[in-house]
Amino acid sequence: MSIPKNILVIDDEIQIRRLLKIGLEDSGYSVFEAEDGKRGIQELINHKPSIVLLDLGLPDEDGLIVLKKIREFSDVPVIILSVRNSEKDIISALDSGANDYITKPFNIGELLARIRASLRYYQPEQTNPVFTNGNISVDFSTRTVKNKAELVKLTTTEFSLLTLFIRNAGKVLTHQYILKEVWGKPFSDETQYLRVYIAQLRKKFEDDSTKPKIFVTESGVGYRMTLLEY
Amino acid sequence: MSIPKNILVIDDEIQIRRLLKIGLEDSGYSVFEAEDGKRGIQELINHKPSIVLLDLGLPDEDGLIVLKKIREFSDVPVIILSVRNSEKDIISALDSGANDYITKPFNIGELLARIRASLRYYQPEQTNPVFTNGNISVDFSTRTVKNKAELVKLTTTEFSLLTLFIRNAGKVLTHQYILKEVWGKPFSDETQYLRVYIAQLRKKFEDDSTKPKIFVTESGVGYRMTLLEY
DNA sequence: ATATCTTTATAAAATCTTTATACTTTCGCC
DNA sequence: GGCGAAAGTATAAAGATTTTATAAAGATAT
Repeated sequence: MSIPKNILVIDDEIQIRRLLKIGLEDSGYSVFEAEDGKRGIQELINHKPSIVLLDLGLPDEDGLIVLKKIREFSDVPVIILSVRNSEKDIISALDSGANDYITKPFNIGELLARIRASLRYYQPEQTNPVFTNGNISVDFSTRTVKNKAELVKLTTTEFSLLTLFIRNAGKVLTHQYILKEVWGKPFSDETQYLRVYIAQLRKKFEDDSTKPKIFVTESGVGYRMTLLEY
Repeated sequence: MSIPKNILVIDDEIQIRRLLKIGLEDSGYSVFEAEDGKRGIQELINHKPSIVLLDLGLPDEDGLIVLKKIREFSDVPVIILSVRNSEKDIISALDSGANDYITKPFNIGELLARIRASLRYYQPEQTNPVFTNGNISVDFSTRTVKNKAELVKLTTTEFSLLTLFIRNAGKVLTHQYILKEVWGKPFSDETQYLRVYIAQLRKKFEDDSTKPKIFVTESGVGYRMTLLEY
């Protein structure tokens, strides 16, 4: 459910970057760093982070300028980290497009909470992850499976097996590979499991499960889900 | 500014409300006021403000509770205004759904800038006080629930569980997710709580609770509230 | 004092694994 | 090509395990 979040830290002080890297990585984020504005924007383009932590006092150009440049092409949440604590600085940063403003020194716990708040609120609307092949469609946002508009009930194992097939429709998947993906490495030789579950998928999706057209056997190799017409 | 923005202030101190009203109206906002949590939620439903300023120290119930109640049906931006300035208070407010947190006393200019920052990404989407799915309807203005026009009495836990389901009707919600949302993160593994409460909801809403049609079990994963016909 | 929440116990259901057996494909050999 | 053995596959169903449902007792809170 949780996609790994990337954070870009733009700050010239190595100590601050180190502190942030440790704290953020402890909380499960991946951290990219930049020590000036120019490189910051470069990193933003390269890594498309989920959020940016930006210092105002940068060696090459003022953080506000960097912020405005960012806002010319990106709506990524930006939290300002700065020693400047005057009302004027805070207001102009927020009005230049910052989402939040925290003055140094800051509590790492509060920073993390503000990051969570920003991520929660500014999440880009994600396209509905629906995989379709012929009459079969898998909707990952609702974790539901349909066959000709009819909801099909699947067990967890059946679901992850179908998922694997539909994401690799048209390709031959070897027994070993399927078993490793669905059951885990230690089960790579339990080919019989796979036969049982293939039979179940066929029962649920094939018109005539004695003549499978969707989940095709590749004898001695594995199985293939046919690429179906729409 | 094209559309006039409404702001709801929930604070028991008349001086603060007066100060805010003047400052906000000077900047072109319309201001609604509420002096306790109950009225605050009422006003939120009545006036559908663009943003809410919420004090934590309210006479009738803690601001955090009010915030959680708001988040049960609305994504309106909420900025906390509070004298409580401990890291712990700030973190728990932000993690309960607040968008920002400002400690009193505050600079009106900074507050206005933070309001602008919060409003910038807010897509005005109306907060409907009544959620409906099939015969079941939840009215947040009165916190009452009806099944086929008949009032159903629910405990607070049952209410927020039902709320979560009705807001996500059709989706499979995992045990962990439900527990985190309703009971809080530390309870993510208390799956048995959930079973007990699902049984209670079924007893209150299903025609035949031995054959649940509304709150469906997805074994090994979680539960799903069926999208019902009207 | 009562309603609600948490915990425990146990039965029932669903799912996964294993077994048994029949069927199909592959391939060497004539 | 046709035959037969070996290897590979399909499926039902039994057995084992995991997950779920529910009542009810104990604890806590209002």
